[in-house]
Amino acid sequence: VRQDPNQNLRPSVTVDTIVLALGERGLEVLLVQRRYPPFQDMWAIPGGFVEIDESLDAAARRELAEETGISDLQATVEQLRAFGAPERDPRTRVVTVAYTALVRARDIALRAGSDAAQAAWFSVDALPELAFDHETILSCALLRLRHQVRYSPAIFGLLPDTFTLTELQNAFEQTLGCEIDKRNFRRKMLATGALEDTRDLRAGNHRPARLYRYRQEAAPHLQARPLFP
Amino acid sequence: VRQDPNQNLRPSVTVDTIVLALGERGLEVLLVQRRYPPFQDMWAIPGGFVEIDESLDAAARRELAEETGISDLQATVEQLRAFGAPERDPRTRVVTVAYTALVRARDIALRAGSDAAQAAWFSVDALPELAFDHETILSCALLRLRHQVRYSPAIFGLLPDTFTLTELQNAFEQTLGCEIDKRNFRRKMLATGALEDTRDLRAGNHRPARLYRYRQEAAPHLQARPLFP
DNA sequence: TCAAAAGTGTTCCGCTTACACCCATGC
DNA sequence: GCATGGGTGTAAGCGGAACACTTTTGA
Repeated sequence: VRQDPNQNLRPSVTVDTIVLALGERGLEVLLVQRRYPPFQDMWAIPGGFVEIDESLDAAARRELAEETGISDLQATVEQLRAFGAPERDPRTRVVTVAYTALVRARDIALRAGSDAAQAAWFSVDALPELAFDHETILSCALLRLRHQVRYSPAIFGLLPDTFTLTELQNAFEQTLGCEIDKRNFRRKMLATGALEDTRDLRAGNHRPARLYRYRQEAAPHLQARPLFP
Repeated sequence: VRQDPNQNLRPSVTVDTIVLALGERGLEVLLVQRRYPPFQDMWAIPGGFVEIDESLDAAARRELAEETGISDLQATVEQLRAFGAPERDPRTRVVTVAYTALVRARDIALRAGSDAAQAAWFSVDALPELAFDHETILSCALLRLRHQVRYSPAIFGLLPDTFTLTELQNAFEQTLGCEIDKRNFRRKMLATGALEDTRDLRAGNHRPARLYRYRQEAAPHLQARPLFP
């Protein structure tokens, strides 16, 4: 850490947040449509500049709230990594710190921010062309999510407080993109001790299902071995 | 990505590189002693400012070479994550992007940079007090290394081009901090198909040992299941 | 010939996998 | 009463863990 270079030579620093949730079309990502050039009208990951006295985490949460209306209480926000190729923004040098936000319930009132015409959910399997290097960033986020889901309790960030075993299994299948045997899944999942039986039932059109809750204390046990190798 | 804030309100951006290698005292980290305040005379992770037209990766490799004399051909350089708490540098707002560099051979001529009085290797189990938030950054790097070593071919970044099975086992034991059964290790390791028998032997004071080389093509196979769950 | 490190097989157990039927409810 | 999703058990095989002795070399 030597001389501070000339003030004019500092890159701008932004945060971009990849917002992921489970929707009707499987794993979905929230994108905003750009109002102004460059990449006008194209879809992009929501984000914005970091204020001078604000931590990166705080900036990510603030921008998420401003651009989409999602509060950090509804989401699991985590840093992904920084992206800083010199030509990634055609206007000027911008280093961005990417975040992921896993959203528990998808029924959130989205609101468009000042520079985004609108926000919308897209299936990760049917993405539009994205602005800047946002496709790279999104790929990186999905890669990490698929890893985290297997080796950590990340999956619970995509589910509401209580959920049925079938919902949990669907969450795994949709994020990992594979099928899981129902009986093996239930036995293994319950054996981890990560689930608490709420003794409640989810009524529906058919036989009601037991509702479970994730036991936070179980986090260390889950990290020991991957759930689905 | 809205208005670019005033130029004066931009954070400085630095890269800091955690250089790790296997030495006589197990896993060791390269630190530099600070010449000037703040934290004068304390030890710190080597790093410096990112140039305006330089990618983050390039900055990390450049600083590594400048401050320690290690070329990126001798090391596996990878981004860790960004650290950006507003008060992490008492002088001004600095966002740093941390990198890890795994060094293959420890017999490298270290040279001190302009602002570092000297550079030296420290066992990760006997660290001095570190400047800034560098202890946090280092913990984060070690945590990730221990993870990567189990789920990726990262361990080979800490070994020379050819190595014996015992050296490979020691590398695992020293980074993971646990003992591994020799016979099980050899059987399992050879079964991965990740090693190529060079047909050479390492002569020593005792029975010579076969030398192996890591087969790059085997990377996907290694990622499927952790080597040491 | 001795010290030191290299190298080698087998057994047991637990976990994973594959697989098919009955149950409870709403309509 | 039927359609729909919820819920359950068992047998076979693979992979992981535990464990001790022989071999080769240099000094």
